[in-house]
Amino acid sequence: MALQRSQGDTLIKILDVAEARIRSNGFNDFSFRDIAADVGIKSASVHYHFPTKSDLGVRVTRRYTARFLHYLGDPEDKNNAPAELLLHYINGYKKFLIDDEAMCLCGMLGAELASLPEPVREEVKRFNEDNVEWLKRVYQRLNPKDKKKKAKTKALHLLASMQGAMIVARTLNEPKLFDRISKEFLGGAKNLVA
Amino acid sequence: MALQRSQGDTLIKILDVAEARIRSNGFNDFSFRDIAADVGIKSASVHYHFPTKSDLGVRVTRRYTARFLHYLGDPEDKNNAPAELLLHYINGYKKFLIDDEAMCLCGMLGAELASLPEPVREEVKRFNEDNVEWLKRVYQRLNPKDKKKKAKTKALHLLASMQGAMIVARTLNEPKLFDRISKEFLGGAKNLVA
DNA sequence: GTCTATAATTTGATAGAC
DNA sequence: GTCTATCAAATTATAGAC
Repeated sequence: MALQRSQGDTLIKILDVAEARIRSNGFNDFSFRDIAADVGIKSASVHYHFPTKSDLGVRVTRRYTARFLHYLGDPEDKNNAPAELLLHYINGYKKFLIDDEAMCLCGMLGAELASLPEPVREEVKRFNEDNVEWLKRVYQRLNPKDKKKKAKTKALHLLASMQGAMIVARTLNEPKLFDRISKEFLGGAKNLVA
Repeated sequence: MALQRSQGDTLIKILDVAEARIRSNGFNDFSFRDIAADVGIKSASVHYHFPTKSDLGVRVTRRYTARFLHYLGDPEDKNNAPAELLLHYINGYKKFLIDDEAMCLCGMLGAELASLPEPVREEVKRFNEDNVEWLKRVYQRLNPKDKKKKAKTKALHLLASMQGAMIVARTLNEPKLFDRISKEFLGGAKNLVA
């Protein structure tokens, strides 16, 4: 009763390999034939599941955002101190880079933004907005005296530092630099103190 | 004596439009025909000046790096306080984003790194190394008591913050966020104090 | 759902005339 | 140096058989 592939299996495999390809080489460097070869089917079958490349990009990005938000959890969870949640956030990116040996999908797509289909652009923007909102809430718990704008500014800075750190670490071919940069962020900034 | 085009003119125009296209849409989203159309020639003429796309990418990146290093100037110049030089550095990226309405060439190429021709990858790495070296010297002047590794870590963090801030600001479609993030970097970090 | 076959376009690159 | 002409390969996408 489980020796044959379940129905949604191919679709998920396509999402998996598309995500992997975008995260390593970007949106403009893979074709439906590449995806098909990775999955072990033909490109026409990929089009059956995702009519256009834009559709595929949208679905990959949505799934990625949902997964990351699920990983992050509730920013107001009383069982987790805000300082711990910031470490938790940074650790999410670290997992992206070290465990997956790939970039953050939405950092990659953010760089390519101008060349993306409009529907994909919207999803990338959404990821960033959701990240800023989550971090803003954590910073508001961490520094209740701060104004909302200050909390959002800190959120933007952390998000930017993560995206930039991944690019710089990979360009210099030293993944460990990501750790060094993120620790400098935590130590150098007054986030965890003031 | 100047009514007709000088000899190197076309080559420079090609570099200009290639740089603009890479900085807005990346390396994998333009063709030699695009470049030719921008300059007002045919694609075969572009190949005369740059045999391959890799050659063009290398030359664009080298010119960009040289220009940025020239803009930065001497990190040990006694006429400029180190704190001023950090502002000068940040202002360079601000010019990229606001004046040119484009990304940093090497931030863009850094994201695309895995899909680039190897010779272009090397030039992008070089840009990052040169930036880190320049910033490291400035930080050593700013905090002479710091160890070299600490100065390099701060350099990496500033470089990463700039690259990330450009991506985030553009993705959220608010160029002014770049300013907000860079000011948070300066204020939040103890760079200019300790 | 997956396949073969193919259309229509674009790509990086070259040969050779002017 | 720039052009026309062209190539071989790759691209997104569709039609229709199984």
